Amino acid sequence: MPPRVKSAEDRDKLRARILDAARTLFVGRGIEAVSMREIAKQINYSSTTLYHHFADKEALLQAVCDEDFLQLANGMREIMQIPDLIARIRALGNGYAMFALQNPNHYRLMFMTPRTPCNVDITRIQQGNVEQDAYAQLKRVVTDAFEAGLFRSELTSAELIAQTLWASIHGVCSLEITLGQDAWVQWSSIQSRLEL
Amino acid sequence: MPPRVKSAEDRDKLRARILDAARTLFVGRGIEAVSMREIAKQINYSSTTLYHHFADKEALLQAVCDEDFLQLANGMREIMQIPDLIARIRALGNGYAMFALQNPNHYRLMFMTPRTPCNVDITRIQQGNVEQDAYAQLKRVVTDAFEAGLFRSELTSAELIAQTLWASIHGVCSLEITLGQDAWVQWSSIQSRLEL
DNA sequence: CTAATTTACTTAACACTGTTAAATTAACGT
DNA sequence: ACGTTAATTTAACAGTGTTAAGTAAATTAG
Repeated sequence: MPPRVKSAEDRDKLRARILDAARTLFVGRGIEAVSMREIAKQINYSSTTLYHHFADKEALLQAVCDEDFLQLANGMREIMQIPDLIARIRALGNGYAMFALQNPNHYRLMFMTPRTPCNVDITRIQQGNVEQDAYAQLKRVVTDAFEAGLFRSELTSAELIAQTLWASIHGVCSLEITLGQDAWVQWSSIQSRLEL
Repeated sequence: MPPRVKSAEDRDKLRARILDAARTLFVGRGIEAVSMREIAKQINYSSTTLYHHFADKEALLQAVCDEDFLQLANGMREIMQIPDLIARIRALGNGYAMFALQNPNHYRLMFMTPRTPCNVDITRIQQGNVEQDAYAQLKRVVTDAFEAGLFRSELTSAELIAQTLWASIHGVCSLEITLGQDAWVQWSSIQSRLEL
């Protein structure tokens, strides 16, 4: 009855299958509405097997998010090719918003769900640049633009500018995600006009 | 063994006790970590009793949130007394942020937790101005200021300005709530410098 | 080539969850 | 006193995350 696997990197293959099934279900129906048993059933394994690859549901979720952070960072890296500084910043914001609004459930997992106490290092095995990568890139461009004197003179800290930019776009996206359908409609391209 | 109650508005008193217990627990430990049985135990009733006052856990949560929306709106209403238009707007933003950061779990329930499919009318019995009240007030001031020509000329819609303002502050607050402890520290009074 | 160990997995179970059906028990109108 | 109604409870269902204990195959050891 039990389908035997084995071999060195077959483990990783199974691990990846679990991750994929988990992501699909999480994103499709929200993290709390998906059970471990359900994830397991989807790949024809017993729920206990999941626990041989991930400590618990939270760890599984964290692993899923890590992959997504990486994907977001990769998208940003492409945009970083754009030569003009402020065009690059705009494109970053736009790309970020696209990612958020096209994968709202991913986004919710990544930026709107408070993890266990504080989310850092403990469970996330990736190095210090996983989620920062996306942010670090923004910070780099903003710093460049700041040193080139492209911002209004009363803005005095590049870090603060970057954080404010991020917060603004995050505000638009997350509000759209939580309160999307209401007595509202506009704002699609509003981010373009946020600052500057 | 079972403590009998009866009388006309004793019901409402019990209902309020349930709501209070629920809010305290929800805010203290997050909505998913609190069980109906636990809420019931805290006021010495059986869990089943809760279901005679609220359809289900979601409805209870919704009722709790409704009260909070009202409280937020009340705070805003006081601020609306300030005579100077842009001072009033700034104060609104500040008050809103204070509310968010001092009651982060309340705020999460209110503005960062997606309700059942779409959140409107179905469960929320309050009239059309409960949550809007706070927003409607912001919109009113912004419209006044807009008509007084106090905004930069390229901004063409009061509604859009109001939404952008809200989104900006929400962005700062919600990011702070989800990613508060990290490689970050500044920004306390940054909202003051957001727009204008 | 059998015997022991390790590995991959499963079944069974624990303590819990939201929720509902079926009592129980008291007060009220007759 | 009697039945009705309302408030509350106990018991149960189906499901959850998680763990302990088992099972069977592959690998290693003798």
